[in-house]
Amino acid sequence: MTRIKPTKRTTIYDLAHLAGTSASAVSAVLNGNWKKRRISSQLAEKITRIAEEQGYALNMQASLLRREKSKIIGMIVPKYDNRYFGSIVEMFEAMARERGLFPIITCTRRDPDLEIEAARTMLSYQCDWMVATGATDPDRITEICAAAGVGSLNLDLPGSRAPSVISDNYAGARELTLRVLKKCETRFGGKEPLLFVGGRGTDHNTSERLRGFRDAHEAFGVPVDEHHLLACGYAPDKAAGALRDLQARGEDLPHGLFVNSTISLEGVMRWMSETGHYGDRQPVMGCFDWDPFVALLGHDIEMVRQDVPAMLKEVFDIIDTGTAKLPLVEIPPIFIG
Amino acid sequence: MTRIKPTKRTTIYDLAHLAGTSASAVSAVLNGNWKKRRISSQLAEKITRIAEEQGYALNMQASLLRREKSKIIGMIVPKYDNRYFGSIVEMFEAMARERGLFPIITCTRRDPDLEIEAARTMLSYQCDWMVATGATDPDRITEICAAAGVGSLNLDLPGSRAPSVISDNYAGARELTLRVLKKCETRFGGKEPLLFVGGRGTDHNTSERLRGFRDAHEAFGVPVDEHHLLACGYAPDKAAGALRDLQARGEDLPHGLFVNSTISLEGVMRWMSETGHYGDRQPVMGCFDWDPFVALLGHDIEMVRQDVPAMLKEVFDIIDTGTAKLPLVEIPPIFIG
DNA sequence: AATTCTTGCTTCATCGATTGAGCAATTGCG
DNA sequence: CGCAATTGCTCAATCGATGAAGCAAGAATT
Repeated sequence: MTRIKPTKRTTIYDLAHLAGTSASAVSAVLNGNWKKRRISSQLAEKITRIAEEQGYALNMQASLLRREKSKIIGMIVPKYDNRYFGSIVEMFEAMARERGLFPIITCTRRDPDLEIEAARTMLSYQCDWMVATGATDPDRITEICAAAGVGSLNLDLPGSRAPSVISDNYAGARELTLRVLKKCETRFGGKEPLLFVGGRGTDHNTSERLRGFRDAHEAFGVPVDEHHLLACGYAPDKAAGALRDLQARGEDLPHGLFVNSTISLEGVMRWMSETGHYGDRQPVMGCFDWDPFVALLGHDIEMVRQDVPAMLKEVFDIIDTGTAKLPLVEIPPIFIG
Repeated sequence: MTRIKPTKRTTIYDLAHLAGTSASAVSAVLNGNWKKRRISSQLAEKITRIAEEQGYALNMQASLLRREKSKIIGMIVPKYDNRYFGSIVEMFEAMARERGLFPIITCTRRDPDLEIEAARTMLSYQCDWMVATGATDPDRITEICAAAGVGSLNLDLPGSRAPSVISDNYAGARELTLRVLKKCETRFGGKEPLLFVGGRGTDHNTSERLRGFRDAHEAFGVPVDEHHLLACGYAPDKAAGALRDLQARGEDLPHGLFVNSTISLEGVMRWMSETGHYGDRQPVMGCFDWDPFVALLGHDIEMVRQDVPAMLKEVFDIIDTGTAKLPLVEIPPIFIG
């Protein structure tokens, strides 16, 4: 049960009081034209320090002025280059608008600094709520929002300080792995461990999927090959590079692949077509993510489609009621193929 | 040479003056709680009428108050379900941020009413610039923006009242058509016209691509089959439906297809795999758009990738300088395959 | 006829940041 | 020493929308 406490935002007057100076001096210092207005750097430093201590954020719209709620809802999203985030954003916008909220979305390209900067910018626009999607450091964002009295939520990747809505990565990956293992056995005869490609070892989703991957192997009665767990990042180039390295080390490539996202799959497919490694005998693949064209590839690819409508329903349930029943909601993904 | 004139926005005081009443009455009427504040419907109607005449837009942030420039730049985009618009949005955001602008993006799902509503909302947030991407009625948006003294720009689909940056649809489609025609001749022997699927006959891009399609056929010395021009809309279902209808009418399907977007291609591919129509003998296809997985499909697909970086460079050149050298900039797309 | 209630407005203070005007204290100059 | 120039601030008005408080005129009630 998480409740959002409406704390009062720090103002230039508060800061002026704390610094024993005037609001205009604070203003001049904080918006950077203190030199032009001939404020001493002593005072400037003092004000800057106090502002930082207080977690001050510039109130961009003195207007939303007299409206206690801005009805602005911010979302941070890593990329627009895949169907998963695309549908999250599109549906998020529609659901926000349905509720009379104004969605502001920022694409942070998996850049941690940009995530923080974007969060601060949105707060200075007085957003009432913040949804951090696939954030690299969700807790940092939660912290910044909490300091401004703004509720926040994590989507896709969980945090520990705000309610989180994510896919059931463990169960999804376990089932996907099992399916690919079985298909592999049928196709090629004999039990053989899969290759895991893509994602970051440090992120929750990848580690949960790896856990499901391992448990599926154990249930299937075949040991995981530790050299074949390539959590090399999501980008196509990284996935292709990891495979290239593996090949350069003279490792045998297995007949079955677990690919951690369509983005990584893009790299895997490119590598395959460039090196012609698998030749005509395509590997059996499982992809933790969905794309309509991947479904049509002439390859054997099982897909797990994350249930975006169900995830966003949970997100807006929390926002609508202002409370989260559970700190972490895990939504079962959908199997395709 | 288009120059943006900074007109003063109409306020509730202007309206109060015009209506011979007070600003608070105007405010009450315009934000809908005039019944609660017991304003006569006579006055309410008068004020409403005058507000409409004056093209009044609510100033959502009285704050951006005292700053003549909000540094907010709005973008309207139809969908997030393909790489083209995805990369437009991602790059637009990055380029805006580079310039110290705050991008606000709204996805209007090709809904004309939502486009207008989104434009109005962005104006009430005091945006300085508006980019209408793939808008169904760009001129309407230009008009609304002009009334508020805000500069606007069209991207992807052109308008007649604001500078437009689009792909060279005619040249791209002509070349793509020629390539597919030739490939078809090589593959199947004999000259044969192609089938055109997807897009809306009413939009500029589709009609220009159709023009290129026709001219390519003429240059190739083969007549276009008028029953095989299916500008049925972009959505996958519409493309699939158009093919189903064609088949139901007992028409022969040609060996070559011109597909007007990856979105339509999704429907074409689905229809092909569901009906198994072409069987093993896949048609030769050309797609006016690009997707990494389409490139990997086991099919013969030529693609035309629209040059997003070049298009956005033009867009920001206009925004940076405040002037457009030409009313219409056509960017040559890139051939792949 | 006196009082209360209702109707239909207007007045005014307010939200938080910005900036022109103003002023005391110090320094410079003849 | 006296006056001007400079330095380093503070004061206070302002942007546009909102809504509580207030007020005059008429209707209803006693």
